[in-house]
Amino acid sequence: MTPLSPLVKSFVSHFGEMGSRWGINRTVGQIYALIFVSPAPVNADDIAEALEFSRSNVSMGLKELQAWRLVRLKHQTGDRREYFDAPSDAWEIFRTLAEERRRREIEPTLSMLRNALLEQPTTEEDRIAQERMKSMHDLIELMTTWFDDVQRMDQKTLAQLMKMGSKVQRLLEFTGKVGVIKGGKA
Amino acid sequence: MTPLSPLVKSFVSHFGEMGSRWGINRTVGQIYALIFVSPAPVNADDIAEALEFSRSNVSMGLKELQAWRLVRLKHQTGDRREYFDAPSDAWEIFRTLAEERRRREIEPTLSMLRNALLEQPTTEEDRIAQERMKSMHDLIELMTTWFDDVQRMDQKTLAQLMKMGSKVQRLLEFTGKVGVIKGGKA
DNA sequence: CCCAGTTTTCAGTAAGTACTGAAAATACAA
DNA sequence: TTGTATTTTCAGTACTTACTGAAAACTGGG
Repeated sequence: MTPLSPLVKSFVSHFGEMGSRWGINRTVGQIYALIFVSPAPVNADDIAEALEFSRSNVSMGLKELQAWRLVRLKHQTGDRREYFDAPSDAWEIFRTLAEERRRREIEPTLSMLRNALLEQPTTEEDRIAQERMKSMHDLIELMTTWFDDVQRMDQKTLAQLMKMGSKVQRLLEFTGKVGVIKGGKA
Repeated sequence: MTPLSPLVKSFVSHFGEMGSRWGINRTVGQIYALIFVSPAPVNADDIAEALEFSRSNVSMGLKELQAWRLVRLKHQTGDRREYFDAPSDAWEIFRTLAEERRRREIEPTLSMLRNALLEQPTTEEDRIAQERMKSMHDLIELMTTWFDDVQRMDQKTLAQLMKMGSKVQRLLEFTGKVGVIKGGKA
């Protein structure tokens, strides 16, 4: 692999920094960024060379990226090494990230909150604490349910909706008057 | 401050764990959780005692929470110590978090991407890299613009919209036919 | 089966972050 | 202003996480 161009270098190092602000570490962020901008699938040695990481560090990084389902394993015919690439569609990446974070962070939080809400509060303090946990629980649940719904929409509609932004409000007001679509959940 | 009830304890320690998966450290997560569920504003000594952290650690944690605008500084009349509380409205918290992450992570990323896109690519590799950066840039921009818009909507409309979920799609189709609302941006 | 190429694991170490106690700074009452 | 209560800072240390090289474990061809 030829040395990284300045363009790619700055992208890669930015993602390294960003990675460390999220749960993902710097190395993993850089590896991902490199795979993302590479025109063709790359193997572990390419990555180790380009980023000057040890081979084993790359191996661990790739393992983590696979656990996040952010990279795909490919095989080139006639080459035993493993090659990796990433979806180049940003929407798909976003969806994957959202799903994984949900599974790892949101669901455990919801389940902790649900447990907490089952307890009978014995003090006024606990009653108030539960009240706040309830509102947090409800918001998280509303948002995830909505996200599930929206994720099922086709991309075109989604883009249309997003571009519309707050003008949806007018649409809703109109709907309320005319009564086109009624009721809550499907 | 009385020792923490089991209910509060489990909430607090869960947020400690979660905090460390985000950029925020365990201590800061726990401090925030404690403030969030406390019925009245608490001071640094209360926190240090309840969580068994050193006073200086609490001081640093509070400083960080203030930098994130997640806690509010209050003064009790006749007491020189500083007391902190947190908004109990989960929406407000979410909005604050989103704004801060945006300022700290999204905006720098967008600006890095914009810079990268100004370069004239000299190789085919760079051309492709830029193409991918462009799609990432566009998605981030679409989402943040949308989020700005939505944030301006009143909470009732927002809740209505979210509960409606994917049924908005039908609404959009209908609108398309009837032609109620046209055009892109406001 | 064995061998060469490749990936993974893991103990040891390096690097980075968090935490503490003591000292300094600040804030206010008298 | 001085004294006291309170908060902040910071150097040192403890703890955690990341990274490496070497060895082990795979993998597929012959």
